[in-house]
Amino acid sequence: MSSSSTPAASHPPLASDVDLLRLDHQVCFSLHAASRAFGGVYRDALKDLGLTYPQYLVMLVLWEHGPQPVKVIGERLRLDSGTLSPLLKRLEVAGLVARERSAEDERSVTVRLTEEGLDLRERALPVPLKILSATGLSVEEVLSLQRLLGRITTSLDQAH
Amino acid sequence: MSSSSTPAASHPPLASDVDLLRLDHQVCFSLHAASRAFGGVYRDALKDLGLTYPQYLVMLVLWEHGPQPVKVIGERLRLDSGTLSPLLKRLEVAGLVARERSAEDERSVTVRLTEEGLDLRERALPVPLKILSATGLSVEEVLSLQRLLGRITTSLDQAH
DNA sequence: CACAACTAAATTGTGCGCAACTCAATGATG
DNA sequence: CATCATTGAGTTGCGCACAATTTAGTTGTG
Repeated sequence: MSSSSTPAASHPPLASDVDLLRLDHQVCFSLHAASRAFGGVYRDALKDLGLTYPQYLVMLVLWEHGPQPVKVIGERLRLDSGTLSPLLKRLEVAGLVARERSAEDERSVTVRLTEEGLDLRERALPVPLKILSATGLSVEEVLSLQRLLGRITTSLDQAH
Repeated sequence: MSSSSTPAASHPPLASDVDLLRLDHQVCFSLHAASRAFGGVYRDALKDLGLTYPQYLVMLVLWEHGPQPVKVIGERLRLDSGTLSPLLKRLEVAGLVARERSAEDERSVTVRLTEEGLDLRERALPVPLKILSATGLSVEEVLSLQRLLGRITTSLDQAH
């Protein structure tokens, strides 16, 4: 928010606005593109399991932390009920999870894995290595990428 | 499986399957989360312009390269007609672009900016700096992130 | 010339992401 | 105790991503 008291503020270009537009284009595009490229590889790797990429994320959370309310899943994945409700319904229809109202708090719905959902974990074990090798990165590079992305996400979330 | 490793531990621990599942979770999640966090900040920055994030990408391409066929836009952004056709229709309704069939090749549709679309560039100039500062990164870090993401995307696209 | 193969857009259908809203249960306040 | 604000899920609506299909125009081959 710059104070522009003058109507036709002549603003001397810094690194040239055009360059910044280009840089911006490339930053947002490269992240966008990488995210979608991951999506494509996950789609292949998860086809056998009958899972989409976000559904796989939910399953990972359930495999790792066990039964938990929708709210907690949403916090872990930063997804709201508008996304999770229909997604969980699909997982339920697929027979992988069960949902039941909590006894203490009738507003809360606890999501738990079914036998089938638990069993799916075995078949999901080869997935991470497939993805890792598809990236062409070393484990160290992946970890540093993670850290960088984490920093960015934190900053962006604060700005938002 | 590999959980019977000896605690001799003169070497760095190799990732167990469980660790790989966790790592995978974190990698895909952090990229997914970062992409969505960017989306949120762009949403704010572009609200005044009446553009969504992908629409902004299309406008950037048009601002930079001028009139071009849908196919070329798709190649630059790695988007297919299933995404671009309705998106371009919305930009057309908004009065920012015009579409016309090419004379030489009747299959091709050339997209060009309207006066209004060209003028919008001025108002878009502040956006990149807003985004850059929201990331909390230096220009150098952004550039190296871009290179890394580019490498990943290339690898992933080849695997796909 | 006729016909098959190919190409560019558009369309259809499914799922995700998110804002805005509804609804029921809970908690807080007077 | 009655009322109001808050909370957790769910629903609706819009836009994007992508696979699969359709349509129309182009190119290649006999």
